[in-house]
Amino acid sequence: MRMSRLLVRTLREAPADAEVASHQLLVRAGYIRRLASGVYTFLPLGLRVLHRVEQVIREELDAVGCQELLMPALHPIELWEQSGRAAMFGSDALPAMTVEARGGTFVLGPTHEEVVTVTVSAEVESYRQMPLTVYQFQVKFRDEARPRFGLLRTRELIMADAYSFDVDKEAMQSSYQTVFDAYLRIFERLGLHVTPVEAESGAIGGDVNHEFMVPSAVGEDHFVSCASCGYAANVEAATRGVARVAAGGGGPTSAGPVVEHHTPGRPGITDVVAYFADQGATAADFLKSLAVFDADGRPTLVLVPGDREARLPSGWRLFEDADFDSNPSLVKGYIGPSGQQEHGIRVVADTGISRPGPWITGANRPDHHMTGAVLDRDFNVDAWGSFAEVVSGDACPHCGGAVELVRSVEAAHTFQLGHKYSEVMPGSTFVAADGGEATFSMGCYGMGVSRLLAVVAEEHHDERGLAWPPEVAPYQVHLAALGAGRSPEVGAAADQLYGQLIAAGVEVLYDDRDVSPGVKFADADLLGTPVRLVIGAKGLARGVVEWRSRATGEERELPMDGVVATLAGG
RNA sequence: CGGGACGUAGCGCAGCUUGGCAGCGCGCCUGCUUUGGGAGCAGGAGGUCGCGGGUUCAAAUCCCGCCGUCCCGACCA
Repeated sequence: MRMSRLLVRTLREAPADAEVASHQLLVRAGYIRRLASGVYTFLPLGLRVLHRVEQVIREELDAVGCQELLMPALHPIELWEQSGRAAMFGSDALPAMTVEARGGTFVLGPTHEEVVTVTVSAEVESYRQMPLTVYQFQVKFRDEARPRFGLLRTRELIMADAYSFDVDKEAMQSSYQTVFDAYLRIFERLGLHVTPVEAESGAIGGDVNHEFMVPSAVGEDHFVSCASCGYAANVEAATRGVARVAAGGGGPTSAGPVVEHHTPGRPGITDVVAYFADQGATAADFLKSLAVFDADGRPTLVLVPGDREARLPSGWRLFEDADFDSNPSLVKGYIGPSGQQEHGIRVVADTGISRPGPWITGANRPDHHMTGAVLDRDFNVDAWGSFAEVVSGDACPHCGGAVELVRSVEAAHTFQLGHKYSEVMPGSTFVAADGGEATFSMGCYGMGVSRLLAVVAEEHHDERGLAWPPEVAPYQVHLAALGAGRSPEVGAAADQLYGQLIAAGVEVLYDDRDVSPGVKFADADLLGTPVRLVIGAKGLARGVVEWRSRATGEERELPMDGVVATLAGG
């Protein structure tokens, strides 16, 4: 491609709305342009990178027997009503957009489990046709509450999504592992350091699932990582290695009686800690009590150590003001666990509070707290679990080593769905080996392709611009002719070399513009093509071309007649 | 959806406090000179000052409403 003809405009300054490096550089280098908040056009250079990323994914999925197809972006809303997920629209769990059209109401597809389930079940009738894994590259729509960071969080995104269909759970797990391994190879080829972590399944559902995390300073997620045993989990799903103290064991036996204290106007933990500070109390001596509804909608009290943030399981939600009115035993701001079971409130607790105490906690009376509360004497716990947020330095739940918190971007998410969709979508059955009817065991696998552009750019750039790994670069070679306007020899040599490289199958971007050398160098650095070739009058007189690596800065001179062989071979 | 900031030429910004010719840098066009790390000189084009209303002789500037954009939070591939 001749740069004089390429639809690209480089910017010396980034737009004010670009915050992170990948966003600034992709815009400055002319790869993308914003159309609306969270909605971007891919200009020719950006589209080439997108296609390169897709090709890597395509090759690795095809290599393990997956088949590409393309499903509609527009879904009849009836499909979503059948799966029950239409009820999640408008909620935070599954922000979706709908379109009223002549044919009825359609959903701008946020994900494709419903469509793929009815599509495949219409074609597959026998266990003999499985295992089967299909995938597509398709635009997904999310009614994103807050688009940000350029391509990292958008309202319209390009995703590679795969779906496996198997005869039973064991076969599904095998298919899952196959795609999982292919994903690892994809990230390897993209030059990304990825860590698969245990995760929450969210709106997609299912049992086992993993997120593929790329550590990054601009990440919006954190995962917990144990260096000694390899345990890795999203903080949303991570647990702490805190053993429950056996009943009656450890702790003070000299605990005194429970004493109530008048603590007006101190509903928050920090306020109360300050009140009791003169008695030597710290936040760790408090029970933090949260009134919630569990996933089944039962009123529940969650207890965590006062120095910890609570982390609720998915599907649980905090009380709102009206909920306190209907549960008078829980006094907002002064909640305590004592006697709650008598009022039909279930009490669950983080293992971090399993020592007897004494504890300081709310007295279930307005403006009152109590000291000296002892576990199993003054309050009871119905179930133990991990309800506190994990922080760096906590014990690993598997080996007890210290875990570390890593900031990261979620690049992909894989799920073992089992029967979640096949048992609710009509007709999703096949004839099993025994002649009976059976339900598909499914898996689904999503990778944000447009997001990956940003992730790769985040990991591969410097202060001068982008530096693409060869696997995803829009062009392999950036050929710059210096001073061709005043030296016909340079122009002719560059034209000839350009033609030879194309003939040899090398993807080359040829800067044939009549601009100063400084501009050409600066643009070459900004665009980030892996190899830069420079032809100038000085080198040409000696029969050499300058070769330079964008990533390493390494430079050498190549004899003019050996350039094509060197680049085509490498 | 809560909190904050911003909106003036393609991009970056000044002007607003104290109402009075719409500006600067980069980019773009023409010509000449220049040419190894974002050249120089000369000339030129380009604006619904986000939108609507109000105050005023007069509004980019003051007031009200709306829209948009970004940041923090909540939520998510």
